[in-house]
Amino acid sequence: MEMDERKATILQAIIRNYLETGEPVGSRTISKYTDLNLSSATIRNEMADLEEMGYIIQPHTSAGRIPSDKGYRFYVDTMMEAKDREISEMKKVLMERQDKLEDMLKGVVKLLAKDTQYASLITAPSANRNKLKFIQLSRIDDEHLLTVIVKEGNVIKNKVVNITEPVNEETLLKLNLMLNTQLSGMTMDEISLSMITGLKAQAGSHSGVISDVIDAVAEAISAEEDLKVYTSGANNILKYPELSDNSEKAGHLINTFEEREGLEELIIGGEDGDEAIKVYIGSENKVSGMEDCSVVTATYELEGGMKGTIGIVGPKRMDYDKVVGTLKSLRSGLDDLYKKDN
Amino acid sequence: MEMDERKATILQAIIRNYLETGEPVGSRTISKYTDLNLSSATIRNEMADLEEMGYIIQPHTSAGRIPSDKGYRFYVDTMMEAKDREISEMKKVLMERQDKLEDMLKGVVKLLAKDTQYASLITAPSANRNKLKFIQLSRIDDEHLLTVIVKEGNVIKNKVVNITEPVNEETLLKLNLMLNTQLSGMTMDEISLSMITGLKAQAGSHSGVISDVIDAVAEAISAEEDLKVYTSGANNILKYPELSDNSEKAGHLINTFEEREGLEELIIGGEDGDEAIKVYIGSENKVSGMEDCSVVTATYELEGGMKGTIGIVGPKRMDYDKVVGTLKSLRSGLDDLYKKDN
DNA sequence: GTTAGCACTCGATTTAAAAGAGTGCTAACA
DNA sequence: TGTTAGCACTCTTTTAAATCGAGTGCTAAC
Repeated sequence: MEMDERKATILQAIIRNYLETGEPVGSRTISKYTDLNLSSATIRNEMADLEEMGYIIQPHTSAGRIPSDKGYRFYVDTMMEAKDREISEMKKVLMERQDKLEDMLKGVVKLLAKDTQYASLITAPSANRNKLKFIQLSRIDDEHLLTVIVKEGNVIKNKVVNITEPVNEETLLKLNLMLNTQLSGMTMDEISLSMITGLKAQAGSHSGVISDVIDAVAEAISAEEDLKVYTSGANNILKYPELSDNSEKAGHLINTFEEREGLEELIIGGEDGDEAIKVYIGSENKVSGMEDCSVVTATYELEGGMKGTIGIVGPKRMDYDKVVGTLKSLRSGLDDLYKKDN
Repeated sequence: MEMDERKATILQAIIRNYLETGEPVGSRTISKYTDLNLSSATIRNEMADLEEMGYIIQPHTSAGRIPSDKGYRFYVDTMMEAKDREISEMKKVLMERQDKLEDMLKGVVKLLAKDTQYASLITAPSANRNKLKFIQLSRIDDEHLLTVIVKEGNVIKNKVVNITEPVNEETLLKLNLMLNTQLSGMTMDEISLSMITGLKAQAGSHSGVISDVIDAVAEAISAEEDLKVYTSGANNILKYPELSDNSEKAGHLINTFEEREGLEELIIGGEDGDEAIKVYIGSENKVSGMEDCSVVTATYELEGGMKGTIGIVGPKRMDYDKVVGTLKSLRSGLDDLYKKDN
């Protein structure tokens, strides 16, 4: 048994219909829905075949068919028509030139959730491969130094360092000079631990305080980039009975979104593929508790190779065309905006 | 008709029982539950009185009684036994000396939600009345200056300023000196707009760039303290049928928590009263969508008069004794820790 | 290969009946 | 006068049965 054109048409019709209604779809519906001009009986035969091939499933004897994961996969791979879908308000949000990247991301994810009616998330672009631009130590008071680290793209990190004995301005100047000449312009990856050890040795002539400072700088630099995730629309999960009926699972899902924990796993692996937009259907998804969900992710790229991910989580019965289309145009919108800007 | 001791005992028994079970409670139950040794018939008479007085309600003719808002209020005001309740893991979290306040707050609110099984929130202590400690301008590149503002308690704010023409080091030094001598040590409230205008005038001899810088500093200083709110356990809302049955409302509630918007209103008014812990029952609550909830808030205070708020949102049928007890001990825990530390 | 027709399945809806919990009221009691 | 037993009554919940209806699979005819 193999997939011919007619079977594909019928399968497509079944899926389209199911996406819309959420009800198992029967042969009679398809008979009218398509322009194949076939009787329901014929459709029934084909449907039996499609079920045997694993593309559709019968929830119980006397019900219509619903798509299986395999069916969805086939649809997404070969039949989806993802036309670009601008979100009307999106341009405005992007254009507002939020001085804070954070606000922009929050705005985008909120709009995305509102537009798609699915739970949405976005990660701040990772600056991991960014160059270090500038380090500055300042004296706050006798017990505290302030370390400011500026990276390419003007990403700023602060750290307050507790010191046990006062540091005079001269030492501070020296330290600043040393740190900047040695480290500035380097990528985070290039600053190895050995280099830091070297720096420490070089500063050895100074008081013990200096070691503390360098430790703190090292820590701030090598600190795991805390992959910030912004979410919106977790409550949309309640809108889809297949997800909210089991209130235990629904609670777990919502908690994941509120806590923003474990969402990284949705995103990992976004690098390796060449395809920018990925769809994970049901059990294809590795994150626990999301077996009944589909996840669509897209990576976007800002200037300087900074990459982030946009994601949408919804029921398997998701409007893939719409979601993928939206993500496509959103992705390129983000791209354009910041490329132009720089 | 007035409240006598026996009525109060019965009311207490009704409420206690209803808090536990969530079911309307009948006269027979009370007859056994209390040690009043009264028959159910007598209890029935008293219950009729209590209903007439507005403390309890009959959902329908042949059901038991449930407390009204007024009943809950009476309970909370006069009968609650809020014994201090340490959260076992809390000490550990507090002791871990998170170098980031943010992490500590996140840990606390998460633990609180886990312990109480209600939706929880905590606001970062407001530094509004804090003194300005230190301002520093640094040159990032020809087009950008970095403004770092450190406040008492070592709260740091950054702002990148776009400039149209380069600023040399000398000007920068002057500016830094001027800003620090003029502003350092002042509270945010004391820095009036007129002062800023004065500063601008004083700097008038420099190039136009300086005006930009001062503008930016002014903005950063006077910028609304963005009352950061951390939440946890929004999904707990799904655990209480009286809240989750209406999935529209539940979604709205959960969304409020995820978006962290509008939560401020829960907290406003925390200042005026002298009572540190406040309970808002049902319609006493001003926030829309929370008419069926009770809210308990507590203010805590860190060194330097920085105040924050802890809050819990749950069904009206909330374990007030437990929640208030927990908040009490948590509040004093936060107090102690940071007071000792400084 | 397609289709009409029909018996059959099984969840969903409707309906009816029964059970249960609790009240209010009355009359008796201490 | 306050307390209590008793009983009729109300209304929800539970249970069971009957009916409905969407949809299938199969057969036989076109």
